[in-house]
Amino acid sequence: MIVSTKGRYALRVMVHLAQQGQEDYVPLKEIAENEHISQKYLESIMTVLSKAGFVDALHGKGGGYRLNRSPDGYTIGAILKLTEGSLAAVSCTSQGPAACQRSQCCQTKPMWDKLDRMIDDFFEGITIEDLLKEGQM
Amino acid sequence: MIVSTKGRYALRVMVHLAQQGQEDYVPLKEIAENEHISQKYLESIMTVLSKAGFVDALHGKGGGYRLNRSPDGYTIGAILKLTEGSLAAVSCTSQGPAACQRSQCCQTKPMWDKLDRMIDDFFEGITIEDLLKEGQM
DNA sequence: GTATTACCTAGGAAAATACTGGGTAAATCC
DNA sequence: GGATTTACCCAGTATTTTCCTAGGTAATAC
Repeated sequence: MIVSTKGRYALRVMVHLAQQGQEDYVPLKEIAENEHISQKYLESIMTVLSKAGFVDALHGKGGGYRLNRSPDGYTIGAILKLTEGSLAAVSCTSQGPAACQRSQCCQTKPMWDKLDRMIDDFFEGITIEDLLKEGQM
Repeated sequence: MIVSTKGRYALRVMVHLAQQGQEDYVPLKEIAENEHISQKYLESIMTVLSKAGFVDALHGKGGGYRLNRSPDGYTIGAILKLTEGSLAAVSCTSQGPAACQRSQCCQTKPMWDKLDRMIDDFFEGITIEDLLKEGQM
């Protein structure tokens, strides 16, 4: 499994916000209910998105979250890297150096590196906008 | 993480066996030592490979494991699917039906499906033989 | 100042992963 | 045929990751 619920929830939230337009703030409670995501769990995800400047947040009544760019300004890769930490398919490649110093492992390593590049290209080539257009993939 | 140690160990073992030639049996103990893999853990992996007919196994002195096809007869995909169970990047797509019935999830689902196909094509397009040729990827 | 929202810290349950222990069965060697 | 060497089997456990919860504080609107 390369993408956990955390990253998938984040994507669904971003799609949800995109559908609500860029004007109004949507409270977390509403997102959680519509998307059937645990409210408390979603809190931690939204805070990350907010701190990273992916969404605007506003306290108090009438507050909530909203996108601060147009949907094509968000790549799936950026959102997943933020929420998942890394998209590495394998621990060999995720930590840069440390992970693998065995020569034998290095016989498979070029493959993992290539896979990582492929996955990265894939996610960087898709935006939230693309997900809005149904049946487009 | 899409591939756990189990799958990676399996690949390294297959590469190792490929390098030893197709004649002699290599005892598990030797593989484990050379690859720095826990002997006991490797046992469970080898049993799976053996039961699936990927390797020949022979008991007793002079026994061990060996490949029963030439290295280009094994795709990475086949080995990983066997040992990992599935290569699905996301739980939405791993179980066929059950996993996702929400309509919102389906806005992202085409992307996951496409990713799965891409990853499958990637691994099915590489064989153990390819890994033997250094710096080939 | 009260209601409504986001934000913060800490922890905990459940599942998956990685590994261990202690045997039994088959093959070989003497 | 007994000792040795190997694969095979079953069960359990430690570790890590994932997913979620509890209980608060801070900001904004009315």
